Amino acid sequence: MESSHRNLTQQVVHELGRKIMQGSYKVGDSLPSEADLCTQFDISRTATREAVKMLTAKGLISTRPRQRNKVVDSKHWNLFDVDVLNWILLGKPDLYLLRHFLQLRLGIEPEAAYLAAQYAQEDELTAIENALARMKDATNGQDDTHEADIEFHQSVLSASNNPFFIQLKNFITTALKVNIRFTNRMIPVTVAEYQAHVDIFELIKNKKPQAAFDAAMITQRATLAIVNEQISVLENKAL
Amino acid sequence: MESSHRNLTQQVVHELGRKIMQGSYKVGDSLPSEADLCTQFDISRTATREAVKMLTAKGLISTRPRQRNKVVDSKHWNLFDVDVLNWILLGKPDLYLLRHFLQLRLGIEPEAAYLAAQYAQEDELTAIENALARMKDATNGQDDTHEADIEFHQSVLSASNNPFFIQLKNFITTALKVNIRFTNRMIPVTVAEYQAHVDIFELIKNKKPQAAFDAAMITQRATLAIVNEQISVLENKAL
DNA sequence: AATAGTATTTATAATACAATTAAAAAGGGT
DNA sequence: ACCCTTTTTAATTGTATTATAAATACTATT
Repeated sequence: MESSHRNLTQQVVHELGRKIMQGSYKVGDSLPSEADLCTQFDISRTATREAVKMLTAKGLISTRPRQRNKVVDSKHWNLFDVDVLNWILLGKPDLYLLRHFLQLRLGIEPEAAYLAAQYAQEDELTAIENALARMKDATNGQDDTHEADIEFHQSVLSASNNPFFIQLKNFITTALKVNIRFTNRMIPVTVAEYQAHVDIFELIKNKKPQAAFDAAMITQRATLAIVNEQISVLENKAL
Repeated sequence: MESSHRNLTQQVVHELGRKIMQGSYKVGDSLPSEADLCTQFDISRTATREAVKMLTAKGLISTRPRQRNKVVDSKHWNLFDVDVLNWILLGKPDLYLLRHFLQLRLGIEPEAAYLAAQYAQEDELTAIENALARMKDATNGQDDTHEADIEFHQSVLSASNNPFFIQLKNFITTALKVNIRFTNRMIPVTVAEYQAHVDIFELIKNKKPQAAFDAAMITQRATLAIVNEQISVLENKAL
């Protein structure tokens, strides 16, 4: 897609990062030697090494003299890095991956709603409300459904006033995009879905942390249950 | 501490990373130019630039020609990176930071217990049990209290069988270490604390997800409540 | 089986030039 | 003189090239 506006190092980082996350280079595999990468990409050793260092910093590879640069075990990958998340998104979606995303969303989002109900400032509430307005428009086809949805969830995280939750906006955004890949309906948000979001907002606004938590939790458990069901159907069919 | 066994680039990364996280270089500040860094650390431009690229990859700085390399807004920092977490730990602890850590633990750990109760394999249960044994020894002063505690929480995350939760082991470990800084009692784990952990383990082992979730949640809300109390005492005193 | 030598690959250094762009200087109209 | 625009300059990062050092897997020798 848009790669030529980035510098050489960045381009190589993205190309190699993508290949690692997609499994073209598997865990334990060696990357081409730096010399080979130079010729493959037709760049200098400097640019190559800088790319290698960036991938090292993101936990994807390890380097030692004489041993080739290797893809390290996935438990070391910085899965919450924005680039890494985008590379995940470039791969083929997978019900198990979707489940993993949903499982963590289940941990994060209800608690974020709880915190938002405790700590949200006026402008942060407004931001959530704006996202809701966009969602409402989307039910009439006047705005982009998914973008509005993403904006809603992001604004709740922001309202938590906790830097760790805020950092997880990348994660949640990616999770929602993976979700879209599956449901991939281009139809507007249903009124019921919209209403569920409104309810959570009202509870946040009225400073009811536990109720906001519960409301978010119930929705998410329901979504996860559907995915679990799909997976077990799939697994039974495989027998 | 142990820096000389690392290569030059790594040393510079850690030195600069530490300074950024501790606020010696503040958000928006410029770092010394690459030329200056070379002379300061007495290293070549190559090593300097590789360090700069690694910090860029971790979301701490941004680079553009002619503009100095700058510390970017903290919302871009990869707070879940193991290095970044360690640099946080090098700073002076702060009740608000402790609260932020606890707030996210509250999101993660009960759900991890839920998942562990659903998906834990035999060996993963054994790992949790081993950690509990170490904690029991610790109550008698025969093992290290904190290490055993950390091992317990890590093993539950591992048992979730979810790569995102597993990746968060770094985060939880750091959170526990920050906690220790505050309570910093060198005394053994109390029997009550030990028992709370045993209870969670039993519920995981007996595959009671919701009960395990609730047990973990109750403990954590109690801990958070104590910190919130300390903070409000502090804030009232400040008036 | 231990040792020493060899070859491969990454680590570091030094230097040069290109590209970007902030800031200074120059110009030109009023 | 002053303000606005344009041009020039200079600082800094981006990229390339070449060379050497260090680490270590592999091979050959004993």
